[in-house]
Amino acid sequence: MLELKYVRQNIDAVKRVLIDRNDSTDLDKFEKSEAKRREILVEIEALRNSRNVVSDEIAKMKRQGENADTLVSDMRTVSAKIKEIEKTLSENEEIVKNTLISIPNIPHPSVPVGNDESDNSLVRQVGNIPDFNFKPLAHWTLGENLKILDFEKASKITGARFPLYMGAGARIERGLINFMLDLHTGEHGYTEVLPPFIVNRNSMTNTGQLPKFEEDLFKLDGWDYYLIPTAEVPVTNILQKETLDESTLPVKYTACTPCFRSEAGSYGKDTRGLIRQHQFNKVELVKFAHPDKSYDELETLLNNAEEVLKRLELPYRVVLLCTGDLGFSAAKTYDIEVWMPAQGMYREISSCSNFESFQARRGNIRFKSKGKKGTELVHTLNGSGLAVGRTVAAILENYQQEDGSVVIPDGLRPYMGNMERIQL
RNA sequence: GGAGAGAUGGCCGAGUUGGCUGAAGGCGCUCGCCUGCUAAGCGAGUGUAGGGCAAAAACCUUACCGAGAGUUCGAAUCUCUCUCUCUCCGCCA
Repeated sequence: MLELKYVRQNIDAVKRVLIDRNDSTDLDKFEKSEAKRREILVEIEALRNSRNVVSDEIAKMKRQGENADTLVSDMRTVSAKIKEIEKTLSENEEIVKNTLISIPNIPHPSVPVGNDESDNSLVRQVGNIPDFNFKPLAHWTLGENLKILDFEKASKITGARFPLYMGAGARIERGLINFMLDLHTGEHGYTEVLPPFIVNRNSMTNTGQLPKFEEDLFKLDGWDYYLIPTAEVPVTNILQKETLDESTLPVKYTACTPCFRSEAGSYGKDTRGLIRQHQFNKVELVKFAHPDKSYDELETLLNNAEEVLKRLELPYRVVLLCTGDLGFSAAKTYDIEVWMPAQGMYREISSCSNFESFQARRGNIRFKSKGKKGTELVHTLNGSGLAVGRTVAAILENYQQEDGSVVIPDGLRPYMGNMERIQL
């Protein structure tokens, strides 16, 4: 959420942002209601003030045994008047609040203006695309042939878009999780956390999934609880309503959780394989940073995520998302895309964002500096480090051999009981 | 699921015959003084959000004692609803 005062004072800039982001939020109605709201506020505060002052007077008179009936009846009128105006006030407040919560974050100046992913800019390309002297198979074919992935059985258990890993498939998923968490905790300085996978409405609102993107979420029937679409939600909310000491910044958490997404509106997209599932595991990196340092922290967060791919020796590229492709809460986002040989294209495997104070304002996450009065909002950041299912898919496709077996990347072998190869 | 207790500032903790309590007292923190150093001591200050006000300071003002609604001239205090926490019993991985 942006600051109300900022939006009011920079209304044209905000309107431009909405255009850049293809967002149709109506700010004209907002402007009118905000003006009305302030007008009424002045009036109502004057009335409340006189009520407070006179009520004190009544108290004094009563204590001295004087008759205060006139004043009491005057105030009865004033209170009725207040109640009446309060209704108009809250109507306008409602409009202001609802609009404010629907306005996306302001993109950082370094973010290219653009319409969609074709306007994203390439930051770097790392690793060599493998050269196959045979036609590489899709990971779902490899996985089914090797009997380590079984989508048919998974659909019996639940339905479409759920994974079932068997044998070495389950093992590689688990090995990757441990590999990633060990890297981030042991070498990158993150603290491992294991949060709830179900969160309440407030937490979802703080990180920006609600109220606008309810249709992307799984909601528990009869509860105001949701399955998390990413660990970002519970982990960022660990510190909601807290005031940190500046010296503790940046706070760095990592967590592996399942992620649940309804994938509404993506019917027919990536129907096969591990790329787009209703449930998948993801190792997430979350930072709470000082505003002056948050863009440096974004770069190191990105590097921390890239390190996973480097150690697995998977080719990838980093792209900077343009305004039109940027997520609702983010001010700047890098996507890491891994090479998928069978599809002959790069696919997103991580998304690293700086949300600046957008989430912190909603969640009320602050810090206090020594010797400075008051508190400031922290900047929140997060990124995948990495999406585990997609990493499995990338390993299967990039490390496949002509005989249909898959070589385990060197860096992962210690986590696989030194297994060198998955074969029938 | 049954029975009970509770929720007050950064923290602890008073305040429930409604009014002078934005909130005693303590701790912590900040600044100053004092002291070879440390510890202690002394003095002052120390919530958040909004509006007046475009902006810095100052000033004025409103709201906030778990959330929401109500009673009242006036609510931390009374009434109702909800949420959460704790204790005991039952059930359970």
